[in-house]
Amino acid sequence: MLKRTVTCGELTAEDTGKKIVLNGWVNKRRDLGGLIFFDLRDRYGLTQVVCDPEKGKSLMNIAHKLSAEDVVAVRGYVRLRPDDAINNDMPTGKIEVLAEEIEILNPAATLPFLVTDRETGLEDLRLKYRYLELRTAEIQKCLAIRHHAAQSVRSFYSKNGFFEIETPMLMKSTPEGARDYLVPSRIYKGRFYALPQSPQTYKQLLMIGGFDRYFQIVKCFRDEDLRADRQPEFTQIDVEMSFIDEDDIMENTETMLCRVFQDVINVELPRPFPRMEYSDAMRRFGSDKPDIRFGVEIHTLNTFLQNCGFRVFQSVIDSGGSVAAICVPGGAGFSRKIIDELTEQIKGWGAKGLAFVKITENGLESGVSKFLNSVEKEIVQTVGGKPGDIILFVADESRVTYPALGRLRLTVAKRLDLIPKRQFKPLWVTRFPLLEYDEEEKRYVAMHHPFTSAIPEDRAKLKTDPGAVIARAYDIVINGNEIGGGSIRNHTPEMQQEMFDVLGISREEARAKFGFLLDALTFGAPPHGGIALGFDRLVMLLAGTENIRDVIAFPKTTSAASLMDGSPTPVSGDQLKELGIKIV
RNA sequence: GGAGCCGUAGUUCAACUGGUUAGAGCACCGGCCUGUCACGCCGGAAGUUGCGGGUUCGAAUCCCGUCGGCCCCGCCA
Repeated sequence: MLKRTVTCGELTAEDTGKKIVLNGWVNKRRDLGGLIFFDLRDRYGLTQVVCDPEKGKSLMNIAHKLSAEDVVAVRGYVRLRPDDAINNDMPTGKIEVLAEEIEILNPAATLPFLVTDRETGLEDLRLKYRYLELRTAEIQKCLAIRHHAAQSVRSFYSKNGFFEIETPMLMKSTPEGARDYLVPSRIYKGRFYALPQSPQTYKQLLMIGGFDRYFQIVKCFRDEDLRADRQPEFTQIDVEMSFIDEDDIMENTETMLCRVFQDVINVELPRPFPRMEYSDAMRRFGSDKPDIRFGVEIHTLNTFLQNCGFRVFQSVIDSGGSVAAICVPGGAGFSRKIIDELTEQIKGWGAKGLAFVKITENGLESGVSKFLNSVEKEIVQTVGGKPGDIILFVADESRVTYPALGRLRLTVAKRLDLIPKRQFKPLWVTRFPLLEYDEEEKRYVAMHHPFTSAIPEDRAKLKTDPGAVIARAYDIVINGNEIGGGSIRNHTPEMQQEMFDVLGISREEARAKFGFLLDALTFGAPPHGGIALGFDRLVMLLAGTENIRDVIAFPKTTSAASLMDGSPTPVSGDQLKELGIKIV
């Protein structure tokens, strides 16, 4: 074959006259009867090739046959385009290659969708022919960003003394947390490995093993239901350090993220990242991952509405709940229909209803405004309202009111386009509760994971008031996306045992499931902690996409299937027999 | 586990209230065209209306079931 001497993205006017060979895919052919133009594409760009009848009949016969996505080699020379044919939309638009020989390396069948226009195929079709979608400019860009991000992360940690150490993919299944993907053992019939939900225990063991700065870009697996930003297998930037505290991890992670944003998209993140305690995040934003690119904060109004005479508010306050509100700039224009839609949505989030008042030049306006007469000024002032705004109230138990308003805040902000684009606002959320009560299981479960330590002053409360214990945990949030989270771990067997106790894990079970870790903690485990960042989500932010499948070369559907190869598939009876497995 | 939206030519969509031979753009095939770059013009081929059942004189359309995709809730330490 004719092997390329240059790529399709690099020729410029300075190369005029050079004899070259290009390899690539036919992006688009334009047959003018005499002259035939086509654009040749590879990962590096697009170059126009022109075929002139003066170069011979056989050349024109081949050029005539070309169609989209044929793989070809073109030998020819570079020449300037005529002035009136320069294409300023193309980086190579000043030149073209006059073909002298075209070799069709492999013709393409009729395509299920156009590689030049991703929208010509619905997503299931694009996933079936993923290798074609990989040729699209969008996916090429996303995977380039992913590559650069990975390299930036690696070089940052490596330069800072971190070792990249691989941990097993076949590990022990553990209780707590997500459902495991299981792998049957042939040698030990009836026993199973699990694929890691994260390398959590291994990285702690690496600390105990003396590798005091570790990182890894690593696949993790969780068998849970999926979302637009969740895949069954995903990638984490996993980090652990010894002899450190929260500030060290946060400082180090900030530096890393700044480096990556700088390297990959040339964006400077504002340092230091602001920090917010979990309780404030919930009260002000109704979320543990607030999007702080815009305001519309939640305001608690109990004190003003205690005696307002509106029964709905009154009874909620009397029973210990919260009445809170957001003030939506420009929301006074909301029609009855929009407000009804918002009400429906908020009911779906567990709230009983939505009250509203519009702020006009003449005061408050709506069905409930008459109850607010005496406190009108205070309320408007508290929520920061001005004429043209709408105040949306939710009254319910606090655990309903704030999250509902938090979601409402995001919904109306999207609707009114209040969220600044191409802006990055990182935020640390700190002082999470260590535990939350699981109503179904009737026990406390770890909010982060069972290896997270309590702040020292709360340690005694583990036995008396577990729900009030604050964890040494922190999440990094960017633009309302949880990008990562971590904690300072329990590094003594006593601390870890206390945690297992409060989780209701018996001594026997703790020994059976985590005996190796408890043992390891007895042999001089250093104080340690770390963080894990969702690499796919980070790349989504860098690439500006809402869909995790855009940043993964071979993603699965929201039902965890691969449409390209059809996995998961049944396996043969022989395979099952060898594993000692029977399908029920 | 639950809710919503979607499934018609290779593909993206259309087809009124259930009614003639299921249409159009792009792609594909053929013809014409020497400066195109969304090339243009003329012509052609292309359909198990996801699948199964039901209602009806008649179903892409209505009903039931099922499969698949997307999105959301639960879930995801």
